[in-house]
Amino acid sequence: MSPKAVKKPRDKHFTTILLAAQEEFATHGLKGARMQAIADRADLPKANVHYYFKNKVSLYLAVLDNIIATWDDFLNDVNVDDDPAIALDTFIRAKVRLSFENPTASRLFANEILQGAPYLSNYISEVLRPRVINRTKVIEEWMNAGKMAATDPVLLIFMIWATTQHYADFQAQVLGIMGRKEYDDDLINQVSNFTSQTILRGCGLEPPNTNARGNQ
Amino acid sequence: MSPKAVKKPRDKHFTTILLAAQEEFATHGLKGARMQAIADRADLPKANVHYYFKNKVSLYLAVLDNIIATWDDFLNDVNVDDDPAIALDTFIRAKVRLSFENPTASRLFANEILQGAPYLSNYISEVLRPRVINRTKVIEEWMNAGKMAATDPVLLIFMIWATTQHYADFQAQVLGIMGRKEYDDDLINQVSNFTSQTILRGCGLEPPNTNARGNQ
DNA sequence: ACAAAACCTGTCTAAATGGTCAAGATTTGA
DNA sequence: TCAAATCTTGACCATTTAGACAGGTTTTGT
Repeated sequence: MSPKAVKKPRDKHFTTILLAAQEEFATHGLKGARMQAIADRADLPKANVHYYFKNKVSLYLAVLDNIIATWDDFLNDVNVDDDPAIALDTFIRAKVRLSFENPTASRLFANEILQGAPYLSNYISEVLRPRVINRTKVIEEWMNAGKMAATDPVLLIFMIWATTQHYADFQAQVLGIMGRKEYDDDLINQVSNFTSQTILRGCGLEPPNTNARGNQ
Repeated sequence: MSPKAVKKPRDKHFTTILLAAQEEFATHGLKGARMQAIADRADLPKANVHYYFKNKVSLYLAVLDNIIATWDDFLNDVNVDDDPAIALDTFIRAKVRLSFENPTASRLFANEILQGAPYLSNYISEVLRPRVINRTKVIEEWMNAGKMAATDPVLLIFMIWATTQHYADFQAQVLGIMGRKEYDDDLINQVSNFTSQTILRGCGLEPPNTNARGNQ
């Protein structure tokens, strides 16, 4: 994967195109995306895009690769000895921040899943599934140790994903309903606090820092 | 809106096309959808699709109209005298059921919002926003009456939307991670129970029926 | 029964779109 | 310095795609 990236790091255009493609694919999906539109976003002639990427699908795959490589799951280095309230709170806040600050990646991913994950079904079952199962065990150990109420750990993870990514994927709706023009830091904190508090309480946990401002 | 639907209710093809278009638009978005693919799904010649709908955009709008007309918001006829736990529980269960049983509509909507809601921005600000504000007031009255803990009602509604629609929009991911082939009734109940319980507890409410099987 | 209206569809067209190519510009290494 | 390698791009092509249309069939009202 990542066709030419290996060869020469000197080509800045490679990254530019990848970024432009990410935006175009995020808003229009694979079929809806136009190579010309990607070229326009990158401010390059279309033929130049084709010099770096053989065709639309390979560019799409390169973008997916690039996004996935960026995602190390924040919940990953958590173990039984950690405090579940702090671990989940940290995870939720990181996810909310990501949604607000880098919504395109989330949207592209959403678009791909929406279409039935034709190019990610393997990644989901081979990478994501084992990882979730793994995290599930930690949560179960927390529950067995009486550190939190008994619930379904998988559905809990889905809930965290759903609520946090919602602010990236449905930004247009959130802004429209709130009567706002754009996101700001206040909203990040408000959403972080609400989401963390509600979900933690929902699991019988006491939220760590109830007050405002949650960096990290 | 709904170009020819007014004239004659006799044309069953109209509905067939609408349904076929809904599926195609739900998976590929407006730009990604192909008129030929819609015709194929409807098992009709493409020219026949064009007989009923002037062009792609008008068909897309008709589909959106059709979906929106179907959605009466379940939380709509709820007032201060109702028990918030029962009202929210009922709402959540209805939403989960809708996600499992009619995912296409949810996906089409998601696709439109993902693209920045170009054809729904007006609906969001003129219809959805007032409705949310209206429901917000009821929730606030519940909080003032000490019937539930104080939280942000708008974010609460977002959370319910996000968690329930997740099972429609991200079906491919949910199935992949759970290692399943398809949804079944057990999962509907499991998700309904988990979602209702977690969110209600998150708002300081006691979930009404904790045990399994929650129809309606 | 029959004309008008509504409906159906094979065929066609103009535009959009993904992708190629060859010729030129620039960079690189020796 | 200069040739090979890499990069850039305008022009071009083949295919796909949205949509038009004319001539046919069926339905409808009287």
